This record gives sequence, C-alpha cells and structure tokens, in this order.
Amino acid sequence: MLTEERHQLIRDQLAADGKVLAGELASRFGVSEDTVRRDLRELAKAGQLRRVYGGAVASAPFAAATLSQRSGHAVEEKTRLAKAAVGLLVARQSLFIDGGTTNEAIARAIPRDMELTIATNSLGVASALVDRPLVELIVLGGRYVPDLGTCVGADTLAAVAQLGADLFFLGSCGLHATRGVTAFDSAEAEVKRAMAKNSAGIVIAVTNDKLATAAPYRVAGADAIRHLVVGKTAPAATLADFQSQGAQIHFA
Amino acid sequence: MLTEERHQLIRDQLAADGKVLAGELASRFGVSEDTVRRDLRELAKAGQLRRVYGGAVASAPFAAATLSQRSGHAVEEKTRLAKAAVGLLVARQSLFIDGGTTNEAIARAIPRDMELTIATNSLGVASALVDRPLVELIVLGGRYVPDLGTCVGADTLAAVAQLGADLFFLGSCGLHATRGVTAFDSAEAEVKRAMAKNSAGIVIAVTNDKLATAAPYRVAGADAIRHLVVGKTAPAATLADFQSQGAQIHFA
DNA sequence: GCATGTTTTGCCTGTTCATGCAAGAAACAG
DNA sequence: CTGTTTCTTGCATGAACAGGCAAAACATGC
Repeated sequence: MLTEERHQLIRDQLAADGKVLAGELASRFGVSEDTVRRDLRELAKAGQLRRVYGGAVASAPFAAATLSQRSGHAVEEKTRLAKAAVGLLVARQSLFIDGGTTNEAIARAIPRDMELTIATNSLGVASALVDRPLVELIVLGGRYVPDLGTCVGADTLAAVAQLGADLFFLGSCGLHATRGVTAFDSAEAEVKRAMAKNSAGIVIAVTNDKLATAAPYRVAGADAIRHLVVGKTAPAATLADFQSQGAQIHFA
Repeated sequence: MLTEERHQLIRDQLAADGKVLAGELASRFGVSEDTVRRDLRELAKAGQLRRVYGGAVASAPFAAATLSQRSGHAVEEKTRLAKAAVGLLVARQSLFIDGGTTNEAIARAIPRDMELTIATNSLGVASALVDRPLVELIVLGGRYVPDLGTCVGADTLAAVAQLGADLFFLGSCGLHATRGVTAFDSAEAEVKRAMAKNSAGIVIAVTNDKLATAAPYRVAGADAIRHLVVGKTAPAATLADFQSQGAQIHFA
C-alpha cells in the first residue's frame, strides 16, 4: 500500500462521509495508527482536511470565512485595517466590494449614518449591510461558490458590467509589486477584473502575510492600486515599490 | 463520535429548531451531560450560540442577520411548517425560494445530506444555505429591499428568466381562495410571478393568520398552487376551497 | 556489487486532550 | 425559604498525540 494510495482513500472517505477516524483507517489500511496520524498531519498541512482529536473532518474554508470571528485568524488586524479603510470613504459614493474576510470587516465598519451605494457579490458583505438603512445595496447574483463566499460566473459579470463605482474594495489573495494583484480562482479573478474596469479607483486592504505574495490568476497590475491599507509593521521596502507605482499608503 | 461531529450536530439542530436541550443532546449523543455542557460552552465562546439555563438558543447576531428571530412571531409554527414542507422535497430537484421568514425556516430545515439546486433572491435564505455542501446555490441579485429581505428589479427578473425549477416555495403575504396569491409590493409580486411562470409546481407554506387574507398585488390564482402546507388548526372550509382548485393539503 | 543517503514505517516516551465523576455554587420552582 | 435541577470547577483516567529513534525498504552513485 503506497502512501499516496492511502492519501487518496482518505480524501475519498472525507468527500463521502465528511469525517475519518484514525483508528478505523489504521485497521482498514493495515498500518499503525502512527502512520495514519502522519498521513493526516500531511494532508492537514496541505489544507485538504482539518485535523481534530480522534481523526479528521472535511476542511470548511467557508465556515472559517463566515464565522471569521471564530477562526480568529488576524481578526484584530483586520478590524484595524477596516477602520482605516473606511476612513477613505466619502458620503454618497458608490462602491464595489468583493469577497474576503477583510472586506467583510470593512463592511461591518461602515458607519451607520453614511449614505452609500454598494454593489457586492459577497454574501458575507451583503449580510453585514442589510440593516444599514442609508446604504443602497445591490446584490450581484450568480453561482455561489462556498469556498469563496461569493457569487461568480456569467450572471455576475453581466451585472457588474451594468454598474460603475467610485471605489472598488478589492479583497486580495496575493499582492506583489511586480506580479500585481492575484487571485486563487479563475472565475473569481474575472469578476475582480470586471469590477476594476468599471471603477474609478481601487482600494486594497491587506494583512501583512499577504504582502509580497502571489496567486496563480492575475487580476490587475500594481499600478492600478489607488489606495493601499496596511498594518504599521509592513515592510517599508515593499511599500515603497507600490508607492512608486502610484499607490497611496495608509497605515492602520 | 468526534467532538467536532457533536458540535456540527448541535449547530444543525440550532439552525433547524432555534434551541437545544443539554439533557436531550446527552442522551442522543450517548455522552454525559457534562460533555454536552462543555460543548455548549465552547460553541458559546465562539459566538455560535447563546447559552441559557437548560440548553442553548441560536445566537443573537445570526438570528438578527436572518431576521427570523427578530420577527419572533409564530416561530414554532413556522418551524413545524418548514419541517413538513421539506418533506415534499426529492433529492436532485431544483427549487426557487423567495423571501419571508417561513421560507427562511424551510431553508434551515433542508437536510444537510440532500443534493439540490436552489435559486433564491432572499439573503436570509441564501445565508441559511451557504454551509450546505451539497446545495448548488444560485443567488438572484438585484436591488436589495431591506423591508423584504429580498432582491427585486429588472436584474432579478432577468436572472429568474434564465432558470427553471421543479418547485417554487412561494413566501406568501396573502392567500385567498378567490383572490389567489397576493403580495404587498409590486416589484416583489413581479419576481414571484416570474418564478411561478418558470416552475413546474408551486408550494406555499402559510401560518394560519395568513389564510383567507389578501394583499394588493396579485401573483397567481389559487388554482396554481400544487402543495399547500398549513397548521393542523387551519379552518377546514377554507382548505376545501383550495383543495377543490387542485391544491394538495399537507398538515404540519 | 557495494556503500551511502533517503523514505517509510513501527515502536517508545512524555505530553496533551477528552471525558466522566464528585463537590460546591448558582439558578430555578414551589 | 427549601428542595431540585443545572451549572462550574477540579481531578483522575485513559485515549490520542508529537517527536525521537532505529530498522527496513528503496533509491542513488561509484
């Protein structure tokens, strides 16, 4: 029994049952529980499952996304970034906001007394805005992708094409001075490109760990960024690269 | 039984019923009440529920987001209706679900292991479905109307026109044997009409207080109703009127 | 063929985690 | 106020865990 074979069987069972038990796998594969634990550790490291005491469960990227409070990853930093990003807003502006936990934090941070028109393809952002009476909310529908928490596809693109915005809050997966803005998903990148095209300015708020990283799909060049909101500990050299390409830097 | 499994089951029951009892969970899971209490404490700490004496209830933020708890009116009756309505579903069907608290209850009651394609213009329904991995969710975008909790307008109509469904769960504002199905808002009625047109069958679940009432905007005739889900105390005479026009009556 | 390095695996060791039990505190009901 | 139920806290126990180690299997280079 090859290691890779076991990994595939584990993935299969996770897809079918949503969970696996270490002991049960060990007896099924005819190996020690230690070996199974090692397998699970590796798969968890690769993000293909979530390790729990006694076994593993299917990874729930979205659960972490919507319940961003629980997942707790950099929650405080995102809240700080959100407050700074909201400072860029002017009343009566129109905005595009796409997905991502940072953008959800921004949506929550928008003051209740500010009149805005906001179009979003993120259910998390939309939910955060439903009880803002002064926000005209436009939901950009389409095929919902659980992993992203957003709607994508032809319908979404068509809806974006009919709108224009002063600012686009771009939830960035990767940000690199030369590779520009990048996303993990092709359909997601398409929507971001459409929003960027129909916006007067792009705002990106990123946590430090995303600075100077790149994902597969290119969304826009670094020179398209109007405002860049970062934490105070962001590396100055990287920021200078973006600044030289026209981005205003804002510290949170 | 993994700890995580119990947590998920607790979340599920909370989403469906709005409450859980410590003792009942303990016997269902086959663990001590102490363990259940620990589970509840952890979930409460993560903000996923609100702890109360004897068990737990759905947390306030979530309830507010879906606006179901807020309108706390007839919650139990709606939960009962929802469970009965879900009984009409067959795996792999495609559904339209529009807005309303009863429809949100139905969305929450959909079993996690059922494969469905669901198109909705209600943010509450969409939110309730985001963590159902087997549900292909299509969000019908458009102008969001806070009072309705749904998207309406030309964009919504265009999106509906491109789709078809086996069943349409119509959130009814008024239901009358001769006036048919009616709504309070003109734009809302338009969307409902479009969904009705593109569906093979219409399902309406109503609380007793809406039976035999009418709102200004007509959506469809009573003869368009395929399934009518009502409480056991619904007046037989009214039901007979609907039944004679082709509706199957289901008691919750 | 032989020596060397790598990978995989099982076992051992100390540590962490989940659970049930017991005792006292708090909340509830009458 | 009193008794009962539910809750928290501390503790003991066994299961699950990570890391280190060594043997076996495998690959690599001479």
